[in-house]
Amino acid sequence: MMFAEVIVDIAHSDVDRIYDYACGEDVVRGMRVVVPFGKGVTTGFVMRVKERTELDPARIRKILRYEEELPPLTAESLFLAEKISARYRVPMALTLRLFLPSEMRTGKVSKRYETVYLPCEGRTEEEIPPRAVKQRALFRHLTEVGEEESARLREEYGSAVKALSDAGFLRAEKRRVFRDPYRGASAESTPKKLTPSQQNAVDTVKNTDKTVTLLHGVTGSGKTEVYLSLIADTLKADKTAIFLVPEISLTPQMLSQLRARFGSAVAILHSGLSAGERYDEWLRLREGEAKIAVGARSAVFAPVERVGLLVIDEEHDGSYSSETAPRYETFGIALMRARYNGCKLVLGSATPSVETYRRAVMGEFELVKLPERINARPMPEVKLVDMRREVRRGNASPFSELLSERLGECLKKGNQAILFLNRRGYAKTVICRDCGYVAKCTQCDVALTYHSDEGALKCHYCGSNYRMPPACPACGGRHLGYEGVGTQRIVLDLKKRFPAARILRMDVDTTSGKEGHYRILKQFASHEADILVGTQMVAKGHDFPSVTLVGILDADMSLHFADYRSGERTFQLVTQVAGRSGRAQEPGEVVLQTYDPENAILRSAAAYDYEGFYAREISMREAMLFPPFAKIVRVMVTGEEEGAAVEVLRGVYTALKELYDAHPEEFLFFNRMHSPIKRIRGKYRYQVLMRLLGGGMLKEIYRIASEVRERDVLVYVEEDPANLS
DNA sequence: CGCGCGCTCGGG
DNA sequence: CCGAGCGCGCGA
Repeated sequence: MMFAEVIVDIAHSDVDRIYDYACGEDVVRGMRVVVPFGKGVTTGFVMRVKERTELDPARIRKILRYEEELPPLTAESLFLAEKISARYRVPMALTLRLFLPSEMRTGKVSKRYETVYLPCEGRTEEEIPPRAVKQRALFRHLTEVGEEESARLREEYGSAVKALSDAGFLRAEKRRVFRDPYRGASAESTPKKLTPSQQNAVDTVKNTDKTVTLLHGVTGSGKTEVYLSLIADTLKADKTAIFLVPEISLTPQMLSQLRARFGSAVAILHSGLSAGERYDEWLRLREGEAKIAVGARSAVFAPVERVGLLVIDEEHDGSYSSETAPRYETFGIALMRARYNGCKLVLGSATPSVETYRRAVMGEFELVKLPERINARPMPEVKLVDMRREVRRGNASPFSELLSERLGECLKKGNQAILFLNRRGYAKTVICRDCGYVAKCTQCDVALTYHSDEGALKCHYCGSNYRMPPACPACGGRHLGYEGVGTQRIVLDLKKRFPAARILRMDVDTTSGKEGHYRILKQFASHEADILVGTQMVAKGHDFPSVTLVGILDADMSLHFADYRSGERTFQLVTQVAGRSGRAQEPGEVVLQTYDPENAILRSAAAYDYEGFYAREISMREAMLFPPFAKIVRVMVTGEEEGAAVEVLRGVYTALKELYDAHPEEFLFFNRMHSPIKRIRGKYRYQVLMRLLGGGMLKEIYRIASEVRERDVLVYVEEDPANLS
């Protein structure tokens, strides 16, 4: 008799512990099992199998059965899950679910089988009546190919299949089949010859003694080819690879490129697949039939063993941090896996996050650059336009004279243009249209946000309130604005200016779900429109060969967004949007409109000077004690009922305050407030905001947050949150 | 005095 | 999470 340590699949801290069950030799670690639990049955996961138990034998019950022969959780999955649960203080059941395809738990999808026919041993074609031409042909065909799927045979030979099988010449067999998410067969592709810098990047990753390498390559420098080459070598060494990309980059083109290069060794883990496809792709990885896991952030939990390489492309992308519990960082998980497997982790980006770049220059990560673009194509020229001057000249439209002129030329030549509107979320920042002054917090050096309900300006970092000034404090001008210009207005204006132009609009209003977003990009790519107007979404993804002009209408809007990362994000955004221009033969051009043309971030973005941007940014962060020199932690309390949420907040605050009072030297900042957006989807949001000098208090903060157990009120911890709304 | 609901506890 | 057990409050 053996005993299994089981975690029941109930995501609740009350039952988040090991339960011992009796089992047979057939039960192994990592299995999903069905166990009696209380008055009823539930599924659970076998964490460990042991010979004896401390428990009173009378209390022990038996595992009823296991769900699948091959344990869905690998040794590595269990190891990682335990670490993640401890780190983020979430129930094991919740963490373990990350490692399984959701279809497995919901049980909505089953394995798919098909029937194949093969010729029976010892029978010959001569035994078949010569008149039955079809049957003879069928038998001959099957003797040649060995076996074939029944539907295909029936298409070709019709009733002969059944006849021959009834006569005992053929036998049917059931075969597992994997649903194939890429129906279109893709052409074979041979690896391109690497450029010297690409080869250097490959060699550096392989030869460095550091686990992590940051691949810093300008847009169009061929980072992908470096990844593919490294993946190919990993496969050659009989190991597996995990290739992570931002959600938005999982385009059909991207996938068929991988398919062409690596064939069925690639498996995609992607929310866009059907449930069956997703389940099968996961299973192909688990069974070792596929060796490369490609996907967005959740693919970091791919069930592959003997991992030889992990890649995180566009490392800086915001989609790599999870928004639901456990709020893991993809990089952190990837690093754990790299260490566990003793393999390399490659981070790639044209605009690395400041945190990552710092770790690279400090020597913690290897740093390798791809300084030039493939074929030495020049980067598009970026022209900064001073919008204050336009206003002074009486041009109140969102288009500068230069942009109008270039748009006209672009359209005349039959090329395409993208107009990028930097309006983000609902944040309204006060900006003076005369001098470019932006209202900032005196304590924090971040822009204030206008709250229309209270008619006041607020700092999202410390909660200070300011009155809305009647005139610009810097120049006395009266053109203070706090509304971003919407895409609709831009489109209307464009139609007036260029009546013949075909215009596409892409923002949250026009794109319902991922599909709408694809549809618009596809339309634009096939030149069904001349101008694409949009927000964030137009910045990434597709290649548009005939785009020769990119206009950035209001670069300032994200620059002054109330967030310590707004500068970093602006640099990334401008670089990315600029990269959309001039991808083919014709050189591209970028017109960047701003009310702050002297701004150092915009200037370095226009000059493609990442190092210059980084140097300034990192010294600002150090001076202001923002990450990576400090840690911003937010404990969120949300609930539908305001009173209950406030009550819980009070408890959390008191406990945290005690911690603060006991270790004031660990805190740079400590405050309680309601969140900038007080209610989202009917839930009231309250928070305790902290800035920590080190990570010493984190454990305690997580403990305090996890100890609150109030029904209908959710409490969670966010570290360096991507946005503070 | 009896039952009903709400809270607490245990599940192996 | 879910059911069992128990305590207290109210009603006939």
